[in-house]
Amino acid sequence: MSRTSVSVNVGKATIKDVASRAGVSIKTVSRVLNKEPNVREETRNRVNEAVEDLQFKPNPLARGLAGRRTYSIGLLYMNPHEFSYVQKVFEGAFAACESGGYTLLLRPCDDDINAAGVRQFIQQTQVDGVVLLAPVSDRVEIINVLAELGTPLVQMSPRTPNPKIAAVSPNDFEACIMLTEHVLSFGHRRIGFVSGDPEHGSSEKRLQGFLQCLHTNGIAQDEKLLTDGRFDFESGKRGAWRLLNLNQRPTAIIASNDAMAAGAIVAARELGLDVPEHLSVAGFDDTPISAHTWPPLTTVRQPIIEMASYATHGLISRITDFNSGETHPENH
Amino acid sequence: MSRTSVSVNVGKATIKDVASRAGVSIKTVSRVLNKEPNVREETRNRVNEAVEDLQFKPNPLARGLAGRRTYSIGLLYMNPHEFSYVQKVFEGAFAACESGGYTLLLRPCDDDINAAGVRQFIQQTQVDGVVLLAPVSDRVEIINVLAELGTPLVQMSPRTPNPKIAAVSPNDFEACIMLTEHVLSFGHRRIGFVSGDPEHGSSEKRLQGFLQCLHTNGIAQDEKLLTDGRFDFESGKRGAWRLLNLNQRPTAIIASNDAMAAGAIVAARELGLDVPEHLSVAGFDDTPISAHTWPPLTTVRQPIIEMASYATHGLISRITDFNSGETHPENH
DNA sequence: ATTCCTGTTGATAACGTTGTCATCGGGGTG
DNA sequence: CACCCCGATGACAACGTTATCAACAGGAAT
Repeated sequence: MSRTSVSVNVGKATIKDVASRAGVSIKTVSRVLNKEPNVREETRNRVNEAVEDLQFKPNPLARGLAGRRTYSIGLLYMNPHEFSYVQKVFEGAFAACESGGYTLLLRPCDDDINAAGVRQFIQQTQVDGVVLLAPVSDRVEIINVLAELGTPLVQMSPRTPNPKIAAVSPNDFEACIMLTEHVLSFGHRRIGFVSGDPEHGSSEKRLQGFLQCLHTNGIAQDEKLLTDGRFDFESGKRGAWRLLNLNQRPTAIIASNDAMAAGAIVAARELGLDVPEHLSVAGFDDTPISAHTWPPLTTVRQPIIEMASYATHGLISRITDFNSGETHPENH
Repeated sequence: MSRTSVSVNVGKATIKDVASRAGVSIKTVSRVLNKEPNVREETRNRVNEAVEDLQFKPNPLARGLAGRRTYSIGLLYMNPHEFSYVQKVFEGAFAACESGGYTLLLRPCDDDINAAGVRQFIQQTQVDGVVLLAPVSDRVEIINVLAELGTPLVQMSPRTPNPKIAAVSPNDFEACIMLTEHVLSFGHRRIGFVSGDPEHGSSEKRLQGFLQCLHTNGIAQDEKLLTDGRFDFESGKRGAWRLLNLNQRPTAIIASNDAMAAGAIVAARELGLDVPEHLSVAGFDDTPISAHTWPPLTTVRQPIIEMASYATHGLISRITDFNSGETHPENH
């Protein structure tokens, strides 16, 4: 054990090494690390120098054990029909975590999303908070477990926002109105609509936006032109198939997301219809798929990454504020 | 603080509670938890009962701190052109982790994959090991950092397997031979080939398989029929565009993955060629995209999920064996 | 009987942080 | 001058495990 070894043993330094190098107690180092108040400017500098010299990184495990927090947050999602939504959320959430010094843990909740599984995840990982993706964000059992465990959370696109729970939602209603307006502007009057997975709150809102837009434009609503999907390619194809087999078939189809729109295109092809000559297809840009179809889809861009980043940031600062505790004149 | 509260405070039990309930020392509980040998059968049962009764879950932070391991492993990947490859790997790796009681941490390495970033990740998260996805698995700097930190690792699809490093690779060479054989069986003799991202080792192997198969079947190799791509839709489209503008254009195109194959289909459409009447297109099933094109692609299924699961399992058991050290006659 | 294993078991010291509380020195205040 | 308050600091316990090593019991070998 040659302590005299010249090689620096990078990253192996502990808070004690920093303390003795800076000539202070470990507690003071801890204060500096956590940006606590009541440390003299000069002392703070000395500590920071020592930290720099030793390339000291606090051990997150020890931190978590002593401080009851892990600097990690969880992302709960359902095994999706369309993974790219999750991918985007992950991208945004990861960016937010990284900038906040947090670690992101992904937790797929297969169809068996039960309270027990989530409880175990929280207890095993000790995450400081969780981000709930739709449709997990609507599971009452899960919300309850989190409340019981006192785990801070934020919902993405919940069906019905709960004033007590932080949530971030896209404006599906407005977005779908815009998309519908766009389709109408090409002169279409018989428009089919394939709605999304009823588990997602977004599905209904998009449908409502569609109907509202028809109404505004004085177009009679035809129940036959509405059909269900589940946000995946296959269901979009089936839905479009149904619509295209109507006596009076639509001249345009709006699908609640791009995967289904891609399915609609294939359905049209199978029925010998040309797109866009015989049928226009539009979707929502949850996915990169819109660029991969022929012809390219008309889509409304959804700022998923930004939303996820925003939500995660909010969650982290809530956790931080809560732990530091006091009178922050800031809001939120 | 009514300790007399009847509610069990589920999950808050510590190893001490278990110990006193079972009438043994905490060390013995620890032994049982870690399946260490030399505990009498009856004692073991008693402890297990207590664990069950108290719904005891060991605190991973304390475990990690005391035992120098975190029961978590990292997944290093590059921000991909085609995310579904990563998704599948994640799925397999997660399954393996879960069954082994491990937590999986994802770490995107954007184009700035530098040694420093990886070092920080390892030090911050203290993962017990890492899985390297192609093309990260070929970055020497990263391998070196991991070696220096003593972090066990496993490579997915490395370009050149290093006998000292565990790796899992698909048989790209064989698979591409099969795919080419299949295309040949339809009578095609002029086949274009769009190769993949040169960063991935798989790209070259697939190309070699293609050439080998042509050779075996006595078909002259034509350099003009070979072009480059980068595994994404756009590059596939551009590559196909080049091939289809040849004086003697191919009657079939094999793309090194499905995203590029999808691009090839679109290119053909843009040039007024019908698929599959004027052109056959085949790809590799890295992605679900093959089902989303029209017509559906001919693809070779790549067992990515299984490979990832296998690789991760191997990594975990290597870590476990290393830590327990000795002669375990048991497997698993 | 004595000695030496060997399988079980427990006391207690780590692990590297944060939390609690005590201490020390001024600078107002009465 | 005596008092109190407050900013700055440190000693030490606590967090919940695993690691180390000693102790003990009983059987085999001498």
